[in-house]
Amino acid sequence: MSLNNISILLVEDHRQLAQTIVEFLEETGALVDYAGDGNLARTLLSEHHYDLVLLDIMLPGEDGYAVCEHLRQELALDTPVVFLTARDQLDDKLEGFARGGDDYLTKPFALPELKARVEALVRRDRREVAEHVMRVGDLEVDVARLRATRAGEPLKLSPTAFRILRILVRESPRVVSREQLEQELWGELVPDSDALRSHLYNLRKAVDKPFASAMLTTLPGVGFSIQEPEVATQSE
Amino acid sequence: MSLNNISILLVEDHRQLAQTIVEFLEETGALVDYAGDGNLARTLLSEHHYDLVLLDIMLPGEDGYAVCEHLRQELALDTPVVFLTARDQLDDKLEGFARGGDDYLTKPFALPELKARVEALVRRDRREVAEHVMRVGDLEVDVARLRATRAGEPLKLSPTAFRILRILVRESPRVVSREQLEQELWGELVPDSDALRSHLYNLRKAVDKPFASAMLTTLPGVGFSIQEPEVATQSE
DNA sequence: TAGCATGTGCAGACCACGTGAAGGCTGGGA
DNA sequence: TCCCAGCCTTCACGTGGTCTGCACATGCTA
Repeated sequence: MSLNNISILLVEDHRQLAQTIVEFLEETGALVDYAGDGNLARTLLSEHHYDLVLLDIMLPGEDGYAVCEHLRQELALDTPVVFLTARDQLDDKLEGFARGGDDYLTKPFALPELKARVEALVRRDRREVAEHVMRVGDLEVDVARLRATRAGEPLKLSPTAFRILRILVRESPRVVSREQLEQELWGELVPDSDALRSHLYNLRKAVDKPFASAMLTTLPGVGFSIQEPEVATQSE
Repeated sequence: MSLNNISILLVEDHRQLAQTIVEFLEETGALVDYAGDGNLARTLLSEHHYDLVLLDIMLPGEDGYAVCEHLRQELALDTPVVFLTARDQLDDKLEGFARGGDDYLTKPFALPELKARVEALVRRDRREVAEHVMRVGDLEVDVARLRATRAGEPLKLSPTAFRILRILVRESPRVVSREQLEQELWGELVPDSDALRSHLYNLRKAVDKPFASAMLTTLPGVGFSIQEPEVATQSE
């Protein structure tokens, strides 16, 4: 059940197989979107955040390779990509990796193996492999002990504030949209009125207020991010 | 040849196979250490840094699973681990991932596939998956941070202005038509009166006005493009 | 010169955000 | 069992920034 709240995009034109995979992944707690062709996949990828993409190669219209390349180049996303395909020739696999894929799974495959590979990629992407302390600048977040410090000073955070900080640090320096934050914090049960604002306000009071420089920045209409307070390095 | 200077630890008790793999990897530019059993592997892991570990499961003494677990827990290293083994049962694979492995390759395997999988893990570990900074001349657009600079100077852009700039830089030096821009910015909901002109005006104020040369050029009746300020290159 | 495409500038509406406080829930300790 | 302390949520208010729509200027083309 460690795929809880992981959002996955499945791109696969074979309805039957797609249905099977979706049901299996959702049982493990994942949130799965589904696209039957490359165009829909492109649209979804540009409009939503996914933690991982499962990509068939043979699709109506453009193929899976092209979708992956588009993802990497035009959209500039490093979302993990797993190719799922019946093609088992070595050259096909090499092509998949060359186009930016992270893994390549040959049909037919066992669903538990799919799950294991997805988990492996997600935990690596989230840096949850071995080290449980994440750092951004002088900010440290100890996921195991649920403690955070800045410049050595322990921060007093409520549970929710800590979870928000953890997400932001994990994604740093990427910008995280309000929707993505709400999704990960509450899943289906997003509070009516945006409590998120209050939590961010409190988080800011703890993380930024006592210090000289602010790390938590807002991009109005877009989202939030944690970044190293940078230095006015100009010239040289 | 993209494994240049990558340091790899191979743990494998079968001499012949080990030799083959080492030679192959070294040909691609990797620096390979070799251990024939779990104890030596432990020692090497604790004394040297590796970018990646190739791990046989059946070893004299403790098995590969145990080595991997030791690596993750006691040594607290998140070095990518690829299991190489003749065991092809599903449960074996699941065990490999459960113990902290990143990939699992069944013998016999093609050496180029090994190389591709190693490359995929290394580039992900180095976050070289997708480039987040796009450049045209002295103009830089950081898609992840949603920030842009020109000649090192940060540009103050509204969200919409940034989106326009991102599109133009992505397509550069191609010309983007007004219709294409509006389509990508607003989709179905294109504003009545052309707000695009105002946005381009503001974008120009930020990107070109403060600098000597203009990069954002208009082709009347056709569209807009971003190009390097060079140079009296005319002809053809 | 007429007509069109674009550049320039601005003001109002609107939205998202920061801020702060109050009420209700929960869990633990007395 | 009661009480208390956090914590989460909700609401209300003020504000700053953004987008849009418009008006007018400019310049190019036929």
